[in-house]
Amino acid sequence: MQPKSADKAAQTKLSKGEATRAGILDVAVRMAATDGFAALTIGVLAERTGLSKSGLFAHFGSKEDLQIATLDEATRRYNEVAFMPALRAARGLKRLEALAENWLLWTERSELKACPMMAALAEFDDKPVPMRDALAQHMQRMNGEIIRAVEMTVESGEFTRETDPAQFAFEMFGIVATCYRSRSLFQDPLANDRARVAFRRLVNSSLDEALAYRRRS
Amino acid sequence: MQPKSADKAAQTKLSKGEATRAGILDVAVRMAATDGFAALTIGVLAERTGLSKSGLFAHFGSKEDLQIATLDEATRRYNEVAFMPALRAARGLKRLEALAENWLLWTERSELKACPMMAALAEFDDKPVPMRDALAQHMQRMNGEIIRAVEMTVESGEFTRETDPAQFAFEMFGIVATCYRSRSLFQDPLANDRARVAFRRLVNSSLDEALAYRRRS
DNA sequence: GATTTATTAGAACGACTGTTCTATTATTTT
DNA sequence: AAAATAATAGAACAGTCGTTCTAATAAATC
Repeated sequence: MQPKSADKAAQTKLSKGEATRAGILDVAVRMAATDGFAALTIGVLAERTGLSKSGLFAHFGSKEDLQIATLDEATRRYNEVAFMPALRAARGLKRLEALAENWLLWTERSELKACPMMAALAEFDDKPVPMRDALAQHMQRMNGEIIRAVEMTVESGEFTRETDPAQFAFEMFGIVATCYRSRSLFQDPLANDRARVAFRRLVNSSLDEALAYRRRS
Repeated sequence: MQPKSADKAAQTKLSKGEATRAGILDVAVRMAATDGFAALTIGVLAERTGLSKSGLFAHFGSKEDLQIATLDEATRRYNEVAFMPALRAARGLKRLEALAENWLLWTERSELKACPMMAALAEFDDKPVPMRDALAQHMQRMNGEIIRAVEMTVESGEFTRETDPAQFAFEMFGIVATCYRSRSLFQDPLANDRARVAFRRLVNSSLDEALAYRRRS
């Protein structure tokens, strides 16, 4: 049937199994954000959802599938509350700025204490196999979307032709990631502003000079 | 009979206990870099060092002390092969550039597969208590050192007075961290170069204009 | 309303976790 | 050399991990 979304997706009646699965993933995403994917253990998760271990386990073939499903759900939410809304901004710099801002703020908009994807990045950087590939794939896709947004900003004439989109994406990712780390590790209330300053510097260095002149005034 | 490559600590004869402890920490640092601090389990560590679990355990009061000792050892090595050598460069921009470059390269110079501090950052961002504080302290110190290096670069006249050292450190950290992540997750061979480009952009935006003009030519 | 199917609970498993004992070796000090 | 101390091994502990069974219950289908 329609594999519809968990939250508001009461649009289609979801069977009991799908409903509890969605409930589990909701708890799992929150836990992954707060305590990391390593803390995503079957026992604790069963306890917090009020299910038995085996009852919960039956919804996922293995713990790894559970982790991957949690990561998928997290990226689904990111797309829903951050990426897709940014597409409503006009192509070019506006959209790029919207992508950055939404990226910075999507966790609080989703009522998450931290970013589960950043947590996943931290934990599966190096690790062995299956989850890491899923993660790398998600990240490649996100990176590709940023690159395309930068390319559009070049095509619109706002960025110079010398702009290197992949380099831009690299730096943009670094800014956002550092912001999240700084928030969680140091509880730095300035982190968001620092990230915005950094992003503006990054943008300015790619700006077409005529446009930059106009901005300066 | 000296415990061979327990680093430089062969200066003073170290007792048998100290020697094996150093050997354990050597394995532990390597493991933390490769597999993360979560993989730093007593059983596995005992196996890889050829000790019994209890024999190894006796060297540290608890697993947490072991983890903290491993983190301390990692930062000690960082200081030894990255930070202190950079201090030989002249104060100002030269030193700042040396700090960045050494930071990027210190793991391969230490024959580590990845950066244990970055791994720690990833895993203990949010986590509960004692290890996280030790980590935050180390990071605050490193950050402070970078800030001072930036301040010196302002005082030397190479950076403008408008330069915000804390902001600079924030961005510099982001660049290095992203480089390490990009290396381990994507095995991106361009990561180092991307980091250098980003760092140069960061430097350029703080450069005194007269100096920047001279550089451009 | 009866039957098939999907969903959950409960108990048990082997493996591993960190930790605490006691006992036995090495090493250092006298 | 003997005596005192430090370093290690071995066994056992309670706990948790992921996973696999077998049953019982709920829901969906006929």
